[in-house]
Amino acid sequence: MTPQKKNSLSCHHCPLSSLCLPSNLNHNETTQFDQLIKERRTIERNQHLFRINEPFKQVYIVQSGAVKSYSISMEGDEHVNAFHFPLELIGFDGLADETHQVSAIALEHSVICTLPFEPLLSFASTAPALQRQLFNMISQHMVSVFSISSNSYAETRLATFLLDLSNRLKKRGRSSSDFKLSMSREDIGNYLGLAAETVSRLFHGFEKKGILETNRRTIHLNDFYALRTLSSGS
Amino acid sequence: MTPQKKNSLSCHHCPLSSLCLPSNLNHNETTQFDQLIKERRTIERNQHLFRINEPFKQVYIVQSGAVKSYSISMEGDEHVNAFHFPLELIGFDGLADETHQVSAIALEHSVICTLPFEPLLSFASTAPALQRQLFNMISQHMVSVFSISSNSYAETRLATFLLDLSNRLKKRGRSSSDFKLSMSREDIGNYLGLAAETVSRLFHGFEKKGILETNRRTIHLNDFYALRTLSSGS
DNA sequence: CGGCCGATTGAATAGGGTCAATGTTAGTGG
DNA sequence: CCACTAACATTGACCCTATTCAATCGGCCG
Repeated sequence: MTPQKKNSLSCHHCPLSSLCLPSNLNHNETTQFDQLIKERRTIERNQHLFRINEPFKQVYIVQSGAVKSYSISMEGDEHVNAFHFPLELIGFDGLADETHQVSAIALEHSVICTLPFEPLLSFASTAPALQRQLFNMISQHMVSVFSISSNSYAETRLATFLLDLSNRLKKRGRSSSDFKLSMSREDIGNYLGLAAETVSRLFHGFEKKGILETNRRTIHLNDFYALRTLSSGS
Repeated sequence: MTPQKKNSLSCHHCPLSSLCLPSNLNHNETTQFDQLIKERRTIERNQHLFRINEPFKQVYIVQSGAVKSYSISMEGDEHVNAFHFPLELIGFDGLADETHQVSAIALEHSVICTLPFEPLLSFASTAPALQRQLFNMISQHMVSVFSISSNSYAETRLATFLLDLSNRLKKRGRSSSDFKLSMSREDIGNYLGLAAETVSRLFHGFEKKGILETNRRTIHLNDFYALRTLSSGS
């Protein structure tokens, strides 16, 4: 076991591997894939995984924790592009012109698998299942991007956001109704194109309607039906 | 020359091929790639390329013309996801679960190259330059998605939109300052998250400031500096 | 030439933003 | 272990931007 891997799991032992990039690889291929992984490192809250303008060399997969990716406008204000949870691929933004277009920062203590990109592509050429899975994950991401921005009302956006979060966590074997928000109201608002105060007021409103209960970062979803109704009420 | 290709150009003769998927392929590979193309068909305004929920089998590249992709919410209203111009890849939305997540419709008479997906992937495995280019194009697309939604003011959004359009057309050898909008005000507004009336008013406002001239679908951009200033004023 | 769809323009309204004050809590250090 | 503090969250009041509804205009197509 190499030193940098001592704190984490090889793909063979990772409970999430069946849903991850190597999901459709056989045992041998998975071993090969595992050897592609340069490191599995832990990063703490507020530490960067990479920063905008840095050269693009590798992609990352969240094994545990949560990461936010954001860009900075010319006026210097931040725009949150995405939140990333376990199984999700980060860093593809840098591919197009070899330079990262966004920064990625940990929202909490996280474990991140690092995949050098060139070797990954080479290996993907020899393992169709991996190539396919790569495209799948990217496609999935693309589709999800649209779901939020298409909603016009603040209520609708927050409901969509909460359902999306809930689904993603559920898919990863976590509770779909009770979870801890790893990001601030500010981050949520920024991501949804709303003021943090609006997010706060919306949580309050949802709570009054009995749709959910929340206390700071903890949240419990009561009424999925109501959330879905709100979410679809574009 | 097969019948369905008689109206259009093979990659070898296509003036855009140096910027297209096969850009980094050698002559032989390009020939192989060209044979992957199932058809190059013309579609007319308001004809669909594919519809939401149809099985995903192939991807498309616009050779000429313009295409809009959109989804329909549960309430039945349309949301415009993207406009596609020559060189742009359409259809990846369907990859994740084998079914198209959006519909694609021609905004004007267009020529579309059709690439069956499985053969494309197989070929990509043997031609690293193509595999790479595929990822590049997807990555590029992903990055561009964020630029609009991050702008909060209507003025900013429209300015960003116009500059994006201008850049994309320029890259394809067309004028960056004079062009014909292939989409309605309604479509623009929908795409930007604005009412059509707001788009109309904004055009009027820009015109009064001397930034551009417009008459219905034709547009002339005068003052790129002003547009860039507006665009960055998030 | 007429009809119809898209574009424009105006007036009133509402949804969400901004600014400012106040609560609350996790984390720090003594 | 407890008190302190800074960062985050909440709440209120006011304002502004963009929406909605409605009317009119203009061109393109048949």
